[in-house]
Amino acid sequence: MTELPAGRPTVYDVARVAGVSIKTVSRVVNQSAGVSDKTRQLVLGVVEELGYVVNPAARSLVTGSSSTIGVIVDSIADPFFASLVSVVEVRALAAGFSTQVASTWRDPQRERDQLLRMTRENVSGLMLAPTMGDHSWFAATVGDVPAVLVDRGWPGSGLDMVGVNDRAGAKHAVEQLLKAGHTRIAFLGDDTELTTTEHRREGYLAAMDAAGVPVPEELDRGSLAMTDPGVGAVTELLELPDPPTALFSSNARASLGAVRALHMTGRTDVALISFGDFELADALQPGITVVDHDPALIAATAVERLLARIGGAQLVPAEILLPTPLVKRGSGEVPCNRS
Amino acid sequence: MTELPAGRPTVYDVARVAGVSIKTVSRVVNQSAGVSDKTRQLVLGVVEELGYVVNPAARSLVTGSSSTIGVIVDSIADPFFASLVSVVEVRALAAGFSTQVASTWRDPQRERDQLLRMTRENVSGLMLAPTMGDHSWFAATVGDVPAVLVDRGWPGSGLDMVGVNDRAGAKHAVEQLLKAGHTRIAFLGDDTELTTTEHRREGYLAAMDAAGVPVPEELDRGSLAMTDPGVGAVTELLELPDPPTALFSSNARASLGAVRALHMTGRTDVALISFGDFELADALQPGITVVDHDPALIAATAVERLLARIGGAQLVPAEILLPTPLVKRGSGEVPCNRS
DNA sequence: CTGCCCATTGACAGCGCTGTCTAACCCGGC
DNA sequence: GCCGGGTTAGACAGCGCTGTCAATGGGCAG
Repeated sequence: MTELPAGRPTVYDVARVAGVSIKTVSRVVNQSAGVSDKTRQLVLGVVEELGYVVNPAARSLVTGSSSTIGVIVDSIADPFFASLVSVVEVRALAAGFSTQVASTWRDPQRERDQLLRMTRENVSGLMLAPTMGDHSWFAATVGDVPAVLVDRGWPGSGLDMVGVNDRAGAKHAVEQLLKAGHTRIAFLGDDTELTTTEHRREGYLAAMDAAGVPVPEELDRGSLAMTDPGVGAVTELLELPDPPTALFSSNARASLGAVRALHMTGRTDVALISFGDFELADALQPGITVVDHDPALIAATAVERLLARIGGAQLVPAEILLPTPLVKRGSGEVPCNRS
Repeated sequence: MTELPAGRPTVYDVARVAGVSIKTVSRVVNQSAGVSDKTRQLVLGVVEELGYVVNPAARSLVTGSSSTIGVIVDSIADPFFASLVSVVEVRALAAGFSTQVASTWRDPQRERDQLLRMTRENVSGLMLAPTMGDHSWFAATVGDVPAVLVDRGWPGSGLDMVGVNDRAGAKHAVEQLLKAGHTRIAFLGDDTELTTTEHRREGYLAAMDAAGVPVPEELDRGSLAMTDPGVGAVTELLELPDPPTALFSSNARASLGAVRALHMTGRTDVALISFGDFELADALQPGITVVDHDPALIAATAVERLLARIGGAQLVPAEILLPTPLVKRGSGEVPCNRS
């Protein structure tokens, strides 16, 4: 019986037992050329016998790279990002990369800390949903690690950005509401700082403007308090002397609030279109019409791009905007209930 | 001007510029004792100036530990686990640990692979929602890395397990349905292999038995196909010659399917209680009564336990079962519509 | 003034691995 | 039989850091 080493076996243990040099073990484990079949089989046998696994820390120390992809998003608890991360994880694993996830909670300081942490862990690539803070430090912190932005970017980032055409998607949705006869259409935002919210608001305003419909200030709820996920704002809107007959919600979180407010007061006569799908949107009566903002598609596109860059592909930084089909389920087609 | 090194600065660079030894730099960076205030300030200044950050790979190589907590769950895309992971991440970060997340998709092979990967990355601790496969390999793979199981365990694991009292929670829910006058109460399961599902089924059967109500086979839908998240099963149930007047769904995924099936067919006269809360459960008409299976509470409890173990606390492995209050929202109190 | 002790600092090895460079080996052709 | 060329294997350094242990120096008791 071969004597087993005390702790976890190392290349030295394998080499000793197999009667070869550590370099040969390294070659076999890394599948590099220059090893005869006979030696390879011998070494693989010993590797199996001892249960040897490489120490990624040691490898990373030498190579300066860790076969890890870092993903930094607003919050893993957000269903949109949870879904995105999940797709990235599966694809990355298949490509031989493990995934590190971190949340920023939209805090620029946290974003920077997480990015710094990942950078010093020698991640092979980064996927980031950036905060709205200043990013002038980005290049210095991240260096030349391949990076892809998701959902949004910042001016002059010089990076790939995979997202959707917020403006067009929003415009299309509002046009649908106008087509159903609505003119008093309220806008529900999120954080006004978020460029995505801002672009969707632009789409809203553009559609209204093109239809010649004025937008009274009280219907433009650009920002919602983080503590109030929409319920309060919608309740307020409905209590106006001249309330809106339709709502365009710029994000799923606000939509959930809107649905709560509408359903709890039985006001299903108010039209609603949500930018971003959510669970049960199809089961409500009426079903909620949504602009489909699919995290899986964004993730799949972004991760391919990132893997290509990690693989050394020379790509011109691009802004990749995916389509956002309007999924009509009823709530966006509710006709205007006012003369 | 101090000349900056080419690549990322190392302890050598800092030591050279500060005119001290690398060991002193190491001491300052690690806040270990035995450095005078003057030296400390000097070194910290240089650290700042050069933008030095430790190389975790090198540190991990020496210390054999990586200040990382590994979290392995069914799927990060599952809202329950997404929420759980999110809480762990925040708490771990505050304690100086970064978090690695991985999904098993309930595949024992994947579970083992992920565990092996994390083990060789020298994680400081592990949190695992185990698959239902054999775990005889566990001790050999994981060694003495502190580990805490969440949501479920396996017999003789000898590990901490943080979950809920599935049997009692389910029994309580079914008693509520019985109290509302229902006798034809269907059970919606998930995977029959899952011990959580099985325990909840036991609670269901126990409540029925205690009330002297027989459970016809056709109402006991222990397992649902992964591809059918409940809609099909519930539709079938409602088309029975003698359909159930109430449903007890053992998990949120099945509940979503049940809600879809009920709302799309307008059958809100059927009572429903869900084991596990979900988004919009409160906004539906009627609101969905749930057994509150709170991921945040489980996560918080489990991570504290794990951090204590990592900190060297000597604890007797325990099964910690958290309470599952019944949140009455209406759907569980719908009276029986049959004579 | 001398010696001793403690506080502070440094020299050095080595964690496990891979890159570079050299050595050994086997083959066929002259 | 000897040499050249290609293939396979090994020796060795060093990635950046921390643990061990030794050295240095300043203050205070004797």
